[in-house]
Amino acid sequence: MNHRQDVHTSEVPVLCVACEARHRGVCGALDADQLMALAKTSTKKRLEIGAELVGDAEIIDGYANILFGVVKLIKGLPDGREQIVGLQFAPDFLGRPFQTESAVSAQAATNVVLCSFPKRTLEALIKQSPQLEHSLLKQALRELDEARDWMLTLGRKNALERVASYLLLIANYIDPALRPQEVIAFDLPMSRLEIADFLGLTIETVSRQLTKLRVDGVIQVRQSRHIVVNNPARLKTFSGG
Amino acid sequence: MNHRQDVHTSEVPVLCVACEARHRGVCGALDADQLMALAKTSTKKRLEIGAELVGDAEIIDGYANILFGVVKLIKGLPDGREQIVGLQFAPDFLGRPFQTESAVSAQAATNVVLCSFPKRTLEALIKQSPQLEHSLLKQALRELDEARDWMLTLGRKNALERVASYLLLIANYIDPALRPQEVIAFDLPMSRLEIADFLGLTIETVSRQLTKLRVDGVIQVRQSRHIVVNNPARLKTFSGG
DNA sequence: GCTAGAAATTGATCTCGATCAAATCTTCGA
DNA sequence: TCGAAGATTTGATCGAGATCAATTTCTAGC
Repeated sequence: MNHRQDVHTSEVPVLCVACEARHRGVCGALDADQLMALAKTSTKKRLEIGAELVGDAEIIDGYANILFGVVKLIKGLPDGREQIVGLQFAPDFLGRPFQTESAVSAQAATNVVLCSFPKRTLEALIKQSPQLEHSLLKQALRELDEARDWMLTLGRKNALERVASYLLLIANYIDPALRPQEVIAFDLPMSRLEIADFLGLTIETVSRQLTKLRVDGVIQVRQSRHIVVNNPARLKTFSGG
Repeated sequence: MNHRQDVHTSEVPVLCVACEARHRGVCGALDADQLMALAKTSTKKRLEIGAELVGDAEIIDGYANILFGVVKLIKGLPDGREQIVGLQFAPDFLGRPFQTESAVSAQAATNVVLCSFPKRTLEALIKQSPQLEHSLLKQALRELDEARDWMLTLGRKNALERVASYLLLIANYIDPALRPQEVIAFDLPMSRLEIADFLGLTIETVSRQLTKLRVDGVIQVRQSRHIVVNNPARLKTFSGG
């Protein structure tokens, strides 16, 4: 596996799941195209790294690029209630630069391949490369837009609209160029519990809304996880805008 | 009024409410201390600029620093439902660098003093100053943390917890060094409708929860807007964490 | 394929917050 | 100070989604 030597720095060696070895520094940096190519050629594409990807401590002390899979960002209340506050897909950058009081933990939603590197590596790289800081700013602003879109969903949409919004979100991730009248089929990257935690609902309510959409002929559901959206434009009319 | 000449650039003149004149380029840049000093000495501190501060078009084409007051960021659905997705206080930077599809509009929640400047000015400044991009990244990450905190509130907290969380948010803005046992009094910067739109509730529910907190002796309410928190630590027990 | 355990669906009921309605309080101009 | 309009509170009722419970479906290991 080929690495960009120019961005490697001498730091603590970290397990890089992309190249199947411990190595020093950044592997692939933030070049989206190259990361996707890495993911496509990786023999570890289906690597199982378990449900717990990184905990609070690690996400503060280290960073990673997601090469393959879906990572969920979670916030919880002391009594156990949980809310998924973000989904990150390849080739997103994972981690929170600079200090923060806000505790967010990250978990793999699917099998995930990632390239990890220590905190100081990134911070050293930022100093030599304004371009890197610009990339981080652009991703942060995109995530901020996404978070605010989802705040509207959580604060003002009803259960059916939330589930429809979720299906559209995933469909648009699977096919960013999705057209309104095009049929699209995909496997949901999350369980009903995860979907409920993302939508601020219970699993029963999520299930009932999916049934409603299925009975109305907007979607087909096979084996729980497999979804066919017959008409994205029609689904959008259920999403509340 | 004194301006930092070094950051001025020759651009379209824009009305700057801080210095009460149209001028070219940036007034005060992003230096937080200087902006606060400006706000404190401004003769226009109580300037009434009406409810509508900047609309979608303007927020995409221009930027501003908030010198005084509270600005709310709003997202709406086609049928009129609204959600406040962020509050910005002095000396926050207002505006969304680079393009975005996400439509957020900004409105003044209180009287506001701000210093505005055109889009190209900022983008030109970024090119000459990595420090500026770093400031923007830090603010974007802070706003992202705040947005995710609020997603947990919107998705998983009940009405009483939401109202308690809101009061704590405002109290901590009024006094960032607030201690758990310290009595704090302040005027709410928002109407009941605005609070409801921030919390994903109705005005009636907000009112009932405030009454509940008042009857329980956690807060005092005078003339609707004036709040006394008798014991922030006790209020926190109502906020769900 | 068979089976056990987990995940998802479906049903019955309850509850919190929305909705509709009316009564107060507050503000502000005349 | 008075009065009107708007803001807020309070009351009564309703309904969407939560909760509790029982099946059914799916998955993985044998």
